[in-house]
Amino acid sequence: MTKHQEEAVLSAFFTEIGIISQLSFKAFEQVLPHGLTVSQFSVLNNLSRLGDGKSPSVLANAFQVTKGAMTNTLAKLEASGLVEVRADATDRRGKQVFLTPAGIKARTVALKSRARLLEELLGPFTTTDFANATPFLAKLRAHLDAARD
Amino acid sequence: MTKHQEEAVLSAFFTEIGIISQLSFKAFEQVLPHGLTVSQFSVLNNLSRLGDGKSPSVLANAFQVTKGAMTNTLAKLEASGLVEVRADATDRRGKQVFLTPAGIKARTVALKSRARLLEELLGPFTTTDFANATPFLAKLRAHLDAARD
DNA sequence: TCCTATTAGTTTAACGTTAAACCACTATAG
DNA sequence: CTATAGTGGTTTAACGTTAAACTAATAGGA
Repeated sequence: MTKHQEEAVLSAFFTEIGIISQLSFKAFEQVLPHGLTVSQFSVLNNLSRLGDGKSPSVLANAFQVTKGAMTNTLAKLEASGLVEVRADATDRRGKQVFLTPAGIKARTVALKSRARLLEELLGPFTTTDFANATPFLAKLRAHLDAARD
Repeated sequence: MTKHQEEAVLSAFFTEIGIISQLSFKAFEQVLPHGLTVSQFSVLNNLSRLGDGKSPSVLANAFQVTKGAMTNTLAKLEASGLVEVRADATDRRGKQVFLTPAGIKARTVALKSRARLLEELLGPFTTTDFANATPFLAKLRAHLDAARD
């Protein structure tokens, strides 16, 4: 295989990745209830799965987003009553983010929408197809993550 | 496999896709010369590979971007002299976009940067790994594209 | 041929993001 | 103890994008 062909293979791979990412992201966004953003849902989901009480900067780190961006999405979540932001008692610079009952409910509803969407996206494929594809992607993701300066 | 497990498989797959897309996009952007944007490079590349003289709306369609966005990126490309936008002689509403020599050169340079980057992203994997992963992704992309309302 | 619908492209406001400056507070070294 | 460096969070301007309104020009049917 020539250098040029190898390059074409890699290029095609990343092109497909980019398009799939964009299409599935948009599809998810359209299905999300209450004008919830994907970022907002991600925060709700993280707090629910991994426990709330986290600080904004920890969340910003987890999602590889700037602190300013996190300030923004937390403000939106707080404005819609899905999250409560309290001052950190032990460090007066810090804050802690907690889920409200409404936030928990919104996440549950969003999760159902996502399940329906995923079923739809499944299309002519089987779960096994996706399961087979994932390990390589996970390894690649880990490599890219590590190679990031 | 339970419904819940199936959902987790799909969810994991799309999560990896999203992260890989984001990381590789950013890596590419950082490597692009002359403050070129990925969108701008994509236009240059398209015009070079598939022929120039296309209209803005054809380009907007090709990249699944609004006409307004294309107006913007073409304006940038024109301002940096990489592209020439001429009135369409046969349809006074339309325009046609042509590569300038500088545009061709910028694309060539960007292509070299991309080649270096791809080599770096290859990491511990082989070209075959990517070649094996691509067909499923291509089929999935086609499905998502078709299922898009 | 004219009227209406459609198409090409631009413009505007809004959005979510980044990068960088900034403030308040905490940690650390001397 | 104090000075300095570092950290948590907000704010601002800029960017690229979308959606929608708008202008100009063409196409198609009565």
